[in-house]
Amino acid sequence: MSNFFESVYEYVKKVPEGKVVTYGDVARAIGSPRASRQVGWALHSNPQQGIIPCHRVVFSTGSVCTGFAFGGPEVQKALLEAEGVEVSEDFQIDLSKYRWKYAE
DNA sequence: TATTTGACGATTT
DNA sequence: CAAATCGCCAAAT
Repeated sequence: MSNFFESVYEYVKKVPEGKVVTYGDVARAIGSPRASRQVGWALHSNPQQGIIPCHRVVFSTGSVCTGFAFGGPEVQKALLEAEGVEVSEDFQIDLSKYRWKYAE
């Protein structure tokens, strides 16, 4: 919408369960394909903590945000698996299958 | 108002 | 093929 952050939240919140998106994808979706870092920053700020499924946002490499997750990489892995996303033991996700594309 | 930092990504060495 | 470096955009100080 008006702000960069809000656009990020809107997009992330629209991600369906069982699917994940990369920071780059979100950045590109909102109009700033090079602002992948700000996407992460927007989630870091997390003004709407609780309604933003940050655990569905992963790196372009398919790795989840291990190391700085909200409660721990184990929790994130559990959350993703609970939604139907297959997470490897190394916290990697098959983007070829779970990479969500803007489509109703 | 200017400088530094920062949940990343892609490219080059 | 793996590691290191550069580049991008916006917010925080």
